Amino acid sequence: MEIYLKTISALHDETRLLILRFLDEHGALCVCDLQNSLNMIQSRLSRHLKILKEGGFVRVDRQGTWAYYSIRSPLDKFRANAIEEIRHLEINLPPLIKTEKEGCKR
Amino acid sequence: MEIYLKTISALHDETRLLILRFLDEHGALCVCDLQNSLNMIQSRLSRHLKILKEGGFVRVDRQGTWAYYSIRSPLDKFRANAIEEIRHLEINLPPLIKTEKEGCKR
DNA sequence: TAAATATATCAATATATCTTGATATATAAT
DNA sequence: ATTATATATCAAGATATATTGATATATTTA
Repeated sequence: MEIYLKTISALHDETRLLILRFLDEHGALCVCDLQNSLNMIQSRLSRHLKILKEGGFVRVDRQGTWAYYSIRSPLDKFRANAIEEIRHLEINLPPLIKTEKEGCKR
Repeated sequence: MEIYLKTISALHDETRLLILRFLDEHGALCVCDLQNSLNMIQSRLSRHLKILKEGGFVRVDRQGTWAYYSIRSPLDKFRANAIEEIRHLEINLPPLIKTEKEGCKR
């Protein structure tokens, strides 16, 4: 039950739906790329990414200083179905701003 | 998007999960049966049933004074999947107390 | 029409969640 | 070691949602 509610909670916020769709569209991205692309302050992103992770939707790969977030794969039926559903929503995806590393400068 | 969030909101509350499972188990029930079985005051039930209805999970059939709520059928893939998921949760279902009509007395 | 019962909504309070700015931790480069 | 950058967490205020008791509306029966 607790896991279920965490999964649902993760889907219960427009900010997180945007992040999910963005990762769904662009694959693995580090927090600073999400920051620049989605125009969110870092603490806000970090919080939502944690909730998405605990909800079982995303994974993190640390590479040195950077944390690369991406949608987990394979996903169970319920979560995969949720991602599929989100794809059909009208979510305005801003362009990806991918900073060259070694100078991400937040 | 708005409909999607309403759907998710509906699933984001333990009281509503209990109501959904109970209807899933017993079929159509009037509010007063739910009241007696689930031991909830009427205004609380009414509120949650409205949210479940707006979330696309249940339908109402009015028969005179009584409003019979049941799970909608057919459900789309996403909602059907959600119901299926809820079935696997550990939810303690109290026994059904079905009052004889013509004397429901609340 | 009046009385009784079923259901819906409102207002107040309590609880949870989101956002932001500040601070903490970790890694890399000099 | 020191400095700079990336990410995580904390605390405070703002916003949303849940619960309850009171009230409103609707239907049935006498």
